[in-house]
Amino acid sequence: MTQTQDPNQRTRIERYDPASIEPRWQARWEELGTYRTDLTKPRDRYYLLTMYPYPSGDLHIGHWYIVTPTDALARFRRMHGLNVFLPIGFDAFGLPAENAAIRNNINPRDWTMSNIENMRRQFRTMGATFDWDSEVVTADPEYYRWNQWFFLQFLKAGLAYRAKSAVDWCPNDGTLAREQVEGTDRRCWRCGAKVEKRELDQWYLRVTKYADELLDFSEIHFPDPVRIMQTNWIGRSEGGEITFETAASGHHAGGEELRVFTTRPDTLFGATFMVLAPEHPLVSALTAPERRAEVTAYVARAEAQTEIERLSTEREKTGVALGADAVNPVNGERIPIFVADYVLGGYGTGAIMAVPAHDERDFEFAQRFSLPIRRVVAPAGEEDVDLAGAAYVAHSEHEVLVNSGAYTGLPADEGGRRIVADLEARGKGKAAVTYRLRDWLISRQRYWGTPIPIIYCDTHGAVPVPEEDLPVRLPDTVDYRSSGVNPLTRDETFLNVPCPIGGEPARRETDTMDTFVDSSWYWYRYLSPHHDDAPFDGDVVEGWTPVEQYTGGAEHAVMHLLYAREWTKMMRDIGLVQQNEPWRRVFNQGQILGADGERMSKSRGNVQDPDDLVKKYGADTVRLFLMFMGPWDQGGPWSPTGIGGVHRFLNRVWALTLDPHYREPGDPEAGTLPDGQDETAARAAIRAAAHRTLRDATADYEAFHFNTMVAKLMELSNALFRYRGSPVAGGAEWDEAVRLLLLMLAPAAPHIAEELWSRRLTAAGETWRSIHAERWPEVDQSAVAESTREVPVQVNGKVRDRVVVPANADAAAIERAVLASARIQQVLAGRTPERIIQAGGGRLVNLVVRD
RNA sequence: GCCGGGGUGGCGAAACGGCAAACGCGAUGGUCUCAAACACCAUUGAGGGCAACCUCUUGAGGGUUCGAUUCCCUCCCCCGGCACCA
Repeated sequence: MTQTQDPNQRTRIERYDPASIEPRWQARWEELGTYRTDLTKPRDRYYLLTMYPYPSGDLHIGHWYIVTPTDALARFRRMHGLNVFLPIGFDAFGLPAENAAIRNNINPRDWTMSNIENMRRQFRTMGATFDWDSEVVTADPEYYRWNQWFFLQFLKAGLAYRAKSAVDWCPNDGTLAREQVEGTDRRCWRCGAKVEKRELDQWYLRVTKYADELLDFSEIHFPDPVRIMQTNWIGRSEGGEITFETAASGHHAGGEELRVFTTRPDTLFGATFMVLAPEHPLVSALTAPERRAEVTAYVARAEAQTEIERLSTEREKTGVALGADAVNPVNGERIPIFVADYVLGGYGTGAIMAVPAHDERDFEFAQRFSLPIRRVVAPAGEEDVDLAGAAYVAHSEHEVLVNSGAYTGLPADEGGRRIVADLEARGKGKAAVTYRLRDWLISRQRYWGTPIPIIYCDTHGAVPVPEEDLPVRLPDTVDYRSSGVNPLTRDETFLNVPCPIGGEPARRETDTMDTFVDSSWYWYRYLSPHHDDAPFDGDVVEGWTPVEQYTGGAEHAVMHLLYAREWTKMMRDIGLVQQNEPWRRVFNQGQILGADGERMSKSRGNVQDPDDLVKKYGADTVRLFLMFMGPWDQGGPWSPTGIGGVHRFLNRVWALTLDPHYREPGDPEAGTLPDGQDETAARAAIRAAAHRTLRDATADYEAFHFNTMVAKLMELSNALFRYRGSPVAGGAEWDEAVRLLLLMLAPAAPHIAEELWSRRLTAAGETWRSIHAERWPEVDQSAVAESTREVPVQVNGKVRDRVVVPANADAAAIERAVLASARIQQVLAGRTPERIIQAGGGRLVNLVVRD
């Protein structure tokens, strides 16, 4: 097989050889420092941020998919005269390094750093305009010391606290992540042991404080789905908190308060039982002796379930009666108390009043356990209609209360408000709001993360490490002993320290921080990565942030994008920044999946390496292909099918630029003008095509529609190809079209554009100037304008003809032209149109006729 | 299960409620070549017709509309997220 075929061997020019062009320009750009941003000058700033990668080892095609269109945007903005800052770094802490370390007995830091070294090298082959002077590596003590510093400030400000929380625990490997728990019987991925729950003291950030503020998106532009997902994640519910009391029984004195949260206080008279979460603190006290065995077993089973399983509405409801009753505060009725796993301990008060007539879950439960179902809300006028075997949950304006004592007959909403107000007067209830959002648990029982700067002293309790002692460094030597248990818990030199207050022997916190902490502020650090008396230089940060545009994978739509917003608000509240939001605009691309349609990962073995493609076609082709494949926000399974077409396009641009006069021997019409076109018309057609392409491609760049942008450049090159070798090829209009084509191509395929640009300059005897420093061209509206246009004509919605009218024809003129069409008269067959609809100002005409 | 996104030719896809399938791949035929590759030109949703043209077609089924890939309802399938993967 011959490898050195020349696609242009018949032409008189040298062939397009990306392998020789790309490294040369990459070296040149670096040498000139083109992409180092002067951060002292925030004028015309454009901070473009892309999500930094986890250093898993190799850059795969997914990294290219995230980065290269972002780089095209950076170059596009620079061509608009903006001072663009495009930094990059590495999200260097996390589980995979520990897994590699345990498996292969290597140091997580060595593993991570050598991966970073490799990825830096691979990044350079993209031709991306990263400012490497600003690089940040989160595993560097220079970075993570500020995580510790932030934590101490948040602690001082009352934004951090310690509380108990359950983790999935393996007796051999310690705390497990969700992905490390396998199978429906929940076993440890490493050793197969049965996973249990264990309650640990852990650190939280009080982000629920910001729940309402986080629902305000007025200063941040998210794609609609992200805004909706975050809103649902925060999950604000308004309703009432109602206090029930336990009734006295043989085993229980009664009088304990059971507080419930409900969004439907209007249905209080329909409460026919109560349900406690298995985690509820009163479960044990309320359980009757004869029920204890069953309740204990049920609570244990519930612990083994994931929250996702417990919340499934499809699963059959389970639960156990405690053998105790509660008293409904509104009517004194005694109702039985159950424990059931569909009620969660962490939401609301961990207890609900169950109203089976008006809640589907309660309805199912009531049916299962043959509990009474009492309807208390009905559409006005249908008070007597029977419940047809289902819960009536619809909520509309025109409902009234029924079976609700003194409140019967009131509109439901008003009745609910009155019930709450009356209960409040008796100290038995109040209006309340709850959120699905929980405080941020940042403790991780792992080695490879930021150590939490706390020292535990028997005398003084949890003592913050003094700021001047930061960073608390991770020890460099680490002994995993083939186990997932955090090795810091066995590292005596790390553990043993004197108490900062009294000097007594004390022990360090061994938990480290969630890596979402690292990723919650890294773009501020990029602006002054070596600043060493604060996390960042405040002046530079105020000059350059909020980030203008953030790009990254849609899989981060909620967690990362929400944690970072929370972090920014916490920083603001301790006086570090002025801004409310970290970024102005966010765009989420879709995810590139492996060829098997699954998420790319080393363990699945479906990771796609771009290096071979880059070697074969060049970085420009790979970049352009990734943009051309489909809409950027969509992603999808990876397939290199079709990359040859993009490469062919670049070859055609090459040929158009360097050899306009060549006549293709394979084209019978080569060198001629299209039928019916004279030279003047041909020149006008070339200009029109070029400027229309400029108009449309510019809009596509702005909207991140890179796939159609590339398609439009292809169309322009196809149009020019038609004129190649003809009398108008190489003329002024041709030359302008090629110039525009190269400028439009420059952000996406920077090397070939630079190469062809420099050759044009040389040919014209001008001094070299980078195409990437050129200004984005202006559309010449006069070139784009058309004198006539074609109007599709439908009869009953089916296109039957097209008529050509002057571009400025009015509605009456269009109608005359339409009715004058012989074809249309034939289709009408003597019938008179009942209606004539001109859509979009005469862009299309539809004649409606009756048969 | 819940929240969000998607489903259009053989394939990747395009289409402010207004000409479905732009652009590209693949395929077929051709030009060039001793030949092949490369390159170039043409055709290419399905069905019918000698043709002009006609009929059908955007996951399935309903609805709104003069007109629906686009809006609404029900359902099916795929992808992302669900708080210790990042």
